[in-house]
Amino acid sequence: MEESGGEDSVPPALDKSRVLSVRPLRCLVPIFASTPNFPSYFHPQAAAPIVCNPPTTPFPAGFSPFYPFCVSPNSQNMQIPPQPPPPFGFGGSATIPSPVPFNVLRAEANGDAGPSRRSSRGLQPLQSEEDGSSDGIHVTDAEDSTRGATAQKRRCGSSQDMNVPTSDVETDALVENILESFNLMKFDTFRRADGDKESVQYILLIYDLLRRKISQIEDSKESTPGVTRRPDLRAGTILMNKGIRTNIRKRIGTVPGVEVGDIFFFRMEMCLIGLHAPSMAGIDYMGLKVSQDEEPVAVSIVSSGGYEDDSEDGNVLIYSGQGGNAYKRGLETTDQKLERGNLALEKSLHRGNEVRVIRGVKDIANLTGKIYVYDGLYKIRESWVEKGKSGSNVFKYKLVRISGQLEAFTVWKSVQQWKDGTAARVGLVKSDLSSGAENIPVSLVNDVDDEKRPANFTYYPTLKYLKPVNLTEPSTGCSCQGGCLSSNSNCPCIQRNGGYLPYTANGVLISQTALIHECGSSCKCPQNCKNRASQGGLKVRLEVFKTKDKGWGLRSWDPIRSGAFICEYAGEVIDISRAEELRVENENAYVFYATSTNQPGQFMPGVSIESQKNPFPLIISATDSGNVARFMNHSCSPNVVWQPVLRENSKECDLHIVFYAVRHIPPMTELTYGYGIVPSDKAHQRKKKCLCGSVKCSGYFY
DNA sequence: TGAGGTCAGAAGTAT
DNA sequence: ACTTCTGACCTCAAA
Repeated sequence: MEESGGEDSVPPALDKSRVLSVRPLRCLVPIFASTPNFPSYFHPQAAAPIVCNPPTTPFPAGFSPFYPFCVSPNSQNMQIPPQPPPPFGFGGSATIPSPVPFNVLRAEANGDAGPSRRSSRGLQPLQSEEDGSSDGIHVTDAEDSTRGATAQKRRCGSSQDMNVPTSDVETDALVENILESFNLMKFDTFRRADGDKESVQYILLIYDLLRRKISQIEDSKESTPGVTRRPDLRAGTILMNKGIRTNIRKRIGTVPGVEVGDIFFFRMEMCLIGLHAPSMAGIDYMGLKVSQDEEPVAVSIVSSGGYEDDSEDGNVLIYSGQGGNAYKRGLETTDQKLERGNLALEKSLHRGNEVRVIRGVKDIANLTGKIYVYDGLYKIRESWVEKGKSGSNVFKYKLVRISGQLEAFTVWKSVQQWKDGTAARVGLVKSDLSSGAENIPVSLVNDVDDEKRPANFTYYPTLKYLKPVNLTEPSTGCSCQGGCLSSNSNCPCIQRNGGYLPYTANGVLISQTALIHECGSSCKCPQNCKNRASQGGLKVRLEVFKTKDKGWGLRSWDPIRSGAFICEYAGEVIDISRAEELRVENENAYVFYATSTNQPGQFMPGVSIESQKNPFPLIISATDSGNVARFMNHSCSPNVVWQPVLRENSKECDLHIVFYAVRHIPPMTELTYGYGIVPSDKAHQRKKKCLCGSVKCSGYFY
């Protein structure tokens, strides 16, 4: 096309551009009312008492456990406690405040704002962003968000209009719990608009938790035909309204706390952490001041397959402009106009500014789902107009990735090639370490040195009880023919989990608890029952690999979403004396102590960081036989946690130690968990230097 | 089983 | 008020 933008000529297309209204695209400055103290959350020593949740709590046991404890919600002007509680915890029954219906908040938000309402919105732009202090989450008062108020009003109103049951008491209590836990941490100072890794992870954590919980509640209700449930949007809106977000100020280039390669499962996640602000649109842009004028420049784009985008190789992207009904199949298309995002991209081409690129990939694990991969910074090299398939004009932009960044999307491409056999995995020692014991092969890879394999052991995919373990109480399974459903309150398995299914519809753990009750051999439900998420073997393609300095480690070829099942800890169940023997024989014996749930640095809400007696303590030796789990290294900032899971079995104890992801884990990222404290007098002698490299590293582990 | 259609909906921009 | 396109759900044909 003649219109192609050359490097030294302004393309004629630009002439079409209208005079821009030059106003800052973002002039609203949020008020920083309060702020959570998340760092405490990550400190293993930030101990908080833990209480199991008896059935008499004000909340159903399935979702009360999110809330800290010990501090009355009324003690707003509390002082910083010596050891501040983590934002979430396995709720203490006696200390959980009564839930305040969310409606109350809505009423407040409708205008009768209390003294905390700020009228200075829009004033002092940028100032508070720069002179704030350290961390980066915004917590604005609900009253501050007038837009939020209208959104809530609208939601409230519309649900009444549509005659959808408004008894959202559960959801309200849920939100209230989270809110309260934020209020509890109002003792921190102001923040600026820039996030950091912790705040980003923290927000994503809360988002996913809230989303899963809303999903859990929705699942437990009778489904209303025709009503599309969007827990992703619900959770997103709530956090937006509460100001639980970061990196609000738009920026060109890197976003603090977000790394190249990070993955997301919902567009809302990227909104909340400031990676890509529009909840749906593919092009994010901002006004940039140039001398007197201001012009729009693109800051980030999402390439998700809605348009006829094309990727020549992993480092080049041909991106289509927006508009023109190109994405609405069946609808009449029109020529795209050089306005909004398209204009911003055009300007960015000429300014030469960096544009963040987020690539949407199909999620193989969740048929309908999509995964968004942050692929780092690109520059726009050229643009042109071409006729789309429908015959209308479409803008095209060629983006080239800036070199020197961490690999991201290309990793996905490589994995795909290893899988379909078009490329060989470099350093492959053995194609299936499990020799067929797992339903998915487990690769053994060493591209670091010439060590051929780990010390000898027998691959065994599950737990071996050398002697039978008695059940404390006899139990009976369910008889849910088509699989257990949250809406079936008669199902004994659901009841044992506090009235809710512990997993979402796509098999994601909702939150940690002292014990998950899965269906088992004494249940009549089928193998694909939702309450058997940890059964049926591996779901992701794992690889045991030689690390640079920590011996062998474990990672996954596939992306793993937060809460997803990874594997169980296999081996022989032994007693403490045998464990001691083993460790005397070999300091590096593979012994797993599932005796307390102390997992330093773990931060999946629902369980206290405090050491807690496991209701069914187990010690497992994977020295002679075990599975992939034995290769998982320790980290003080782990991406995996373990969780006891009891499968219904009327004859014998069928307890398993199961690993779940605590956050979204991109492909080829090492999987780690917190090893915890070993119950032994000699433990301190066996302290090992920790090499996890985390900022939160305590320096050693056992 | 999977591809394609349907549609209410959110944040941000523009008017 | 408009723009943008998501993500859950629904439908129907193909395997």
